[in-house]
Formats: sequence, structure tokens, C-alpha cells
Amino acid sequence: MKKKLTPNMENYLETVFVLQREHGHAHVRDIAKTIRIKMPSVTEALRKLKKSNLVNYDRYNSITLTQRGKSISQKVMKRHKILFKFLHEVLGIDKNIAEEDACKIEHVISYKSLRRLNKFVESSLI
Amino acid sequence: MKKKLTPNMENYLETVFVLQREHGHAHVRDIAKTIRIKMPSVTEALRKLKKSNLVNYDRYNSITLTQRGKSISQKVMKRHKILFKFLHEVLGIDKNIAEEDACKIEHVISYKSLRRLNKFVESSLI
DNA sequence: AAAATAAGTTAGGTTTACCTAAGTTTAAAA
DNA sequence: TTTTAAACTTAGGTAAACCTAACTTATTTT
Repeated sequence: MKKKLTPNMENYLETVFVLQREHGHAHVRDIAKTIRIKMPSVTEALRKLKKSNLVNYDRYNSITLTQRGKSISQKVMKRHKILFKFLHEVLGIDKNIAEEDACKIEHVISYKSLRRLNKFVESSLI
Repeated sequence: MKKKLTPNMENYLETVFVLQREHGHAHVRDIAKTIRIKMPSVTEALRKLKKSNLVNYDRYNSITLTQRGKSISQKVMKRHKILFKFLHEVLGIDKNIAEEDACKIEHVISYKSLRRLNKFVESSLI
């Protein structure tokens, strides 16, 4: 039943999370702008996410995460943070590039590598 | 003119590189087995790679890389090695997982992060 | 060399993730 | 309140990456 999300879907979810945290809810427009994608693609993605019970979405209305959606996007955010911290604070990569790279790596790296990386980052920054 | 390759295409190329190094050339069968994908998908990919002048490929024959193909796959291999070294030797991740993760990250990480990572790995292992 | 097997290809189909152009709904201005 | 503009959706199309089933070519075996 719980099919694994694609990188793209994880990204949509993450974006909604951030927008919701800032404004209480997300709009198609803002999601589109954030991911640099056209609105129809967002609409399409939202329909899928709704079908999987990850977002509350009704056409022409604003968007929020369901409980499940929230819990998944928080996990993705955690991954993101660890990677960003490593890239930026340990390796010293510029914020922008560290952000971008984290955003891509977070969807493909294994749980084990991520855990090790986390420990590594924490012990490096004492 | 030089369109950026997709992660998948980079992977096909890398696979041909490895097989060619071991046996002088690659076969559809072996590529399929290595990437764990069915043969028709390999045939399709090879046609595209041929169109971009990256492999020497004629139906029913064995496959080799062109000069361009070789040079690209060597770059990908370099990325792979750096990532693997970091994951396995620095973080201490199991070979198999380190391989897998490297194989995914190598297609998405930026040049800058990779260079820093490389320096970092080299200085860590003295 | 004929038959059997393995390797490779073709045809046609699916899903994901985009897009543009055109139409609809909602919100804001006049 | 009518008009205009912005936000959103629908329809229809494309490209990448896969697949299965059926066919073809090449290689072995007998």
C-alpha cells in the first residue's frame, strides 16, 4: 500500500511543507515558482499527492499537508538538513550550491550513509 | 550541441566502460544484467547513445565506446571513485552500499562539491 | 547441415514528469 | 456591478525509461 515516493514527489511535498510553515498554507502559484515549474505540472502533481493522501487539495483552493504528508516531508527535511550541514559547514560549500546539492542527494542517498554522515557532521563540529 | 546526459545515460555509458575494460567490448546481455534491466531497454538506450556519438553500435554486434563516450565515462568514473572513497573509507559504509550510493550521487552532485569532497578525502586519509 | 538455444531486435504499451494553449474560476479594480 | 486581471485547471502533446510478447539473427549442438 505505501508505495515509495519518487524524488519529484518528495520535492513537491517538501515545498508545500516550507510554504505552509511560512504562510499557513501553499498556493499552486508559489509551489510552481519555488520549484521553477509551470502551474499545470503542479496541479497534476497535487492530484497525485492527494490520491496518496499526502495533501489536502481541492481545485481552486489553498493547499495543506495531511498528517501523513507532514510526517514524510519532515523526514525529507531532516535528510536535507544533514546534507546541507555537511556540505556547507564541513566542506565549506556556498549556501546556494549546498542547498541545491542537498536537494538532489537527499532523494537518493541510503539511510545508512545518511546516519553515518550525521554522526560524522556532529562530531566534526564540536 | 552538447546536450547534457541524463543520469541513466551516464550509467549506461559507465557500464559499457567497465565491460569494455574487462572484455574488450560489451554485449547487450551483459549491460542488461549489470544494470538489472531488460534487453530491449538496453537496445533502445544504445540507439540513443549512438545517435549522440558516444558508442559504436550496430545491431547484433558487440559494443564499444567512441572517444567521446570514453572521455565522458571516465569523468563519471572519477566522480564515482571519489564518492565511493568518501563513503567507504571515510564514513566506513559497507562496500555494497557505498557502491550503490556513489552510483546515484555521482549523477547529481555539483562539480564544486565534488572537488571539495575530493580534497577532503585526500587530506583525511593521510 | 538441421535443429535447438541463446542473443538481440521490433512493436506496442505504460508511467512519470514535464510543456503550451486555451478555457474557467476567483479576486480585485474601476 | 461590470470588467479586468490573476490564479488555476483542462486538454492534448512530448520525451525519458522502462516493460512484455513476438519475431529475427547468430551460435551451438547433435
